Amino acid sequence: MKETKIRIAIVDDHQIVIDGIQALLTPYSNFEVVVSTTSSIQVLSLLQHSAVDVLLTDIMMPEMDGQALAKKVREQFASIKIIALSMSGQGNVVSGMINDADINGYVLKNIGKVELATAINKVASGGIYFSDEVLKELQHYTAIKKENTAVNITTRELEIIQLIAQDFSNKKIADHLFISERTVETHRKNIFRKTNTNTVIGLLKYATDHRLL
Amino acid sequence: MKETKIRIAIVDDHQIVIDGIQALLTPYSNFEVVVSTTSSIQVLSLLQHSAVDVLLTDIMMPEMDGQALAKKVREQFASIKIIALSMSGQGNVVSGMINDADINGYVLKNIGKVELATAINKVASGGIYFSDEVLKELQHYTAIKKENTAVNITTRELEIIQLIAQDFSNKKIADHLFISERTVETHRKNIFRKTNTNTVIGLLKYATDHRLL
DNA sequence: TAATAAATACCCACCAAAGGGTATGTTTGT
DNA sequence: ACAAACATACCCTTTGGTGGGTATTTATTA
Repeated sequence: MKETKIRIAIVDDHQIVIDGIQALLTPYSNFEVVVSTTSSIQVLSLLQHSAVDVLLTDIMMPEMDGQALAKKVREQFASIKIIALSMSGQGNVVSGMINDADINGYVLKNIGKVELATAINKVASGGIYFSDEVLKELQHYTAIKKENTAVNITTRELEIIQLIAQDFSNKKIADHLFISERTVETHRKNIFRKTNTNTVIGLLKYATDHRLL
Repeated sequence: MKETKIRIAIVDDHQIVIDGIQALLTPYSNFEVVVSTTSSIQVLSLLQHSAVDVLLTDIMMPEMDGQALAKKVREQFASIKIIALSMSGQGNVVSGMINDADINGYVLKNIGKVELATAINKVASGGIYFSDEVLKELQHYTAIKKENTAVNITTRELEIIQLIAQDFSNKKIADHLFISERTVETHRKNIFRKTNTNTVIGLLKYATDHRLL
């Protein structure tokens, strides 16, 4: 344990969760919660007035989501480590947080106090921490993404898939994209071939499974 | 305020939430949390050893969901008032909790301490408490249910809708239900007429909107 | 008992979509 | 300069679904 306390900021639109985290961290004398708020837009100004080592932030928040907040914090306060604290841990979200917002950790809210403390300590000392479930989901997601690039659906095809999903007929799609109905049929054929489906519903299932919608 | 304290039990699979609620309630001297656990199956035995006035329970829990738990508590401990404490407050869940499990209150986890205290006090004194968002969702849900009964989809038709949604062709549906393909076509026509749709995807949209799947 | 709703089943006509081709202009990377 | 990928567009055939009927049996309910 270090001598200096790790200064923590907490953002979560649910006051209950904030209080919960604080209660969880109370037994640990090397942690100090210096900022806590339910407003994701307010946190940026609060960080300007308090020195913070680690920011714990929720993902789904009304005013500004966790990813946007994390990016802004990254830009304005480069030294602050960020841990996402979410209910779900959906692959695309996790991926976005890591690749786009460059966070240092990601844990789920069903976390225990020991794991949370471990995560904070690890991140504060320059490391990273991702809980098992999050890593698992992330692997699943990247596997899907990999499969997507292998299948290689073109942008035009993706466009048409999305229109099919919106109940557009071939005629309507043709009109909407200013192309021939024949061309739409060709795209449709290629889509069915690539996705190994042969009905709209089958295609929709594929598209949702592969996060194409 | 009463002289005797209101004894509270908390069940939530997330320890953070339990700690959060406890932290929220600490300032109120007339509340006393006597039971708290992350295990929904364990709570029943815990209630046998402690006298409890109000049970705060989560809905989505791994071992036993909130509705099943509430029903069991209702049966075995008739005097305990139950407040559901959920993240979502989806119409069907709320409806089930009220009609099937006969709970006394339903609040969302973004509740503030004041509202939570109000809810507990009200329920403990024999009243009911449902937060605005929950009531709103419930109204929306009952409106949909009402519309459903007006449209009057028969059980057979519902069955066929669900098979259509699973990408069954008319032929497959016919085989699966041991009826003629002609009959399936008839049902399909009636379904399209009643739901005012004319494509599978349109039907699927209707079905999801009206909670038929 | 008469009326109504539900499930069953058939007829016919029509069309949108599936599945099989081939072909061409354009862009991209080598 | 050339291959590969992409988007474009047409041909043809076949199949499945849509939309319009009518009709019978069974169960429910007034």
